[in-house]
Amino acid sequence: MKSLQIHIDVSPELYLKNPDSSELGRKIVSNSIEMINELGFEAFTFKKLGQKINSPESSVYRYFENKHILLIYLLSWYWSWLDYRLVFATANIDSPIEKLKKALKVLTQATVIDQSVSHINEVLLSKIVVSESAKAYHTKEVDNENEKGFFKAYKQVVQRVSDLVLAMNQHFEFPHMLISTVIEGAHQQRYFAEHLPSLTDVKKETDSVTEFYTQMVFKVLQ
Amino acid sequence: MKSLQIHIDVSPELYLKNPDSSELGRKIVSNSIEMINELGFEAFTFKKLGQKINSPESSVYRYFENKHILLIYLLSWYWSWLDYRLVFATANIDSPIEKLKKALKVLTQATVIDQSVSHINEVLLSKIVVSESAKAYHTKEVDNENEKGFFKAYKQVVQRVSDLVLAMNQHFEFPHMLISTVIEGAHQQRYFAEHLPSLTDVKKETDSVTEFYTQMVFKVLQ
DNA sequence: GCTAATATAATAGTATTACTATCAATTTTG
DNA sequence: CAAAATTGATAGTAATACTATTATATTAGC
Repeated sequence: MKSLQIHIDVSPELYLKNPDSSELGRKIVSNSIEMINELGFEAFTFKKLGQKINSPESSVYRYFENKHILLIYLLSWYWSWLDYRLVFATANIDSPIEKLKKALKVLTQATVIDQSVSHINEVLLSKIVVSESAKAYHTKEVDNENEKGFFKAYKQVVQRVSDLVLAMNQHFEFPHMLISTVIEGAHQQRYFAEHLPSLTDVKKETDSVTEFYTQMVFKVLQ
Repeated sequence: MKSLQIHIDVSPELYLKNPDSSELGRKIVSNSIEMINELGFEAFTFKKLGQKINSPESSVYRYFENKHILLIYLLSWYWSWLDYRLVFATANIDSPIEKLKKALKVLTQATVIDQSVSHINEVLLSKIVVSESAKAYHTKEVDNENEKGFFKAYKQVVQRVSDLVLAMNQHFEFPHMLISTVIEGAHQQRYFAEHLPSLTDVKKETDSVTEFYTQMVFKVLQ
């Protein structure tokens, strides 16, 4: 039995040469995920990455314009992957309530299982999403980059789940606000639980994050 | 009639020399607020700041270890100021519901009025809080810096409002989670409204942010 | 009003970062 | 097998994030 091979595409605006098209490209992507986790985005450089993969930094520059755009590439990959998981998780479910519940689970649960779709370590990538996402769009170039479609994948996820919200309650005025609050909130709470615990009430070994946000959404939609 | 002169203190761990103690220190703080707004935190440097205020960058370094700590100083100032406003806004109100409502208003409303407490432009500072906050704690040094008390002021605000939540509903399990979700969410939504509008439903000229989060909190606490 | 202490200015210097450029060696493809 | 494309090796540049040093002001105590 062959396992289902899904393939995640990222907008071509985000790379100079598709990293998925060569061994070097895939090494750049997978090793950058590891390095950003180890060093944090600030201390991560193309030079250090080059040393790790035994390639000159100039080779890395042939794939990505700079590390900022590489970060957006990684985040886009993540959101496309999540979007795929959302479609899959909500397929063949009729009840809008159940559909939304499933979707919220996908959005708010920690990524633990490494069902590794490819050369990408989704668990490590999820940690990058939690710790570094905000840096991708809190820049002076957001508007520009937004026009170029850099944040399409993320917006699509928000749109998909907002539609589920509207399917449950057509008259609800703030579906995007609700869902972006949930997504960002869930990440935030996991980060706080680890580093600034007095800002949250997450208990270890329970899934209070999913519990809290699921309750929240359904109470708001009542 | 003399206007009430309040004074905001920031933890001494955040500066080498108190910028409030000299003309140069105050110039550093007020001009850094302007510059971070103009250039964004990434492009802001002590050298450029020095040029703006006609002082060498080495003089700036005598006040702040680096620009990262200066950012945390500014954010701490903001949260202490907000904490003061919270106390003021909720004073002499008996009803826990009304107290919480007022607090949520202070937390979620845009800072428009420049009731300038000192040399600090609170409107510009609020914009920094919205755009740059996440960069202050999404670093590899969070745990270290948290131990040193760098985030005390923010935690105090969350604690204060969480207590109001508990005053309304003693049995609610997630007060900190709820309030940190509201604070971060409100900032996020204002940022999205300006730069990534498809992630929100904020309508210009209305205060949907305050409306949404106030409704959310009260529904969750029902 | 003078001296000593302190703060600031002026200037220089260093390692690292974030690139860009060039050319040779290797691999791929038609 | 030749041409094209990709990668490696190496060098170089401007800017950043500091640190250090010494001279000049300013202030504070006596």
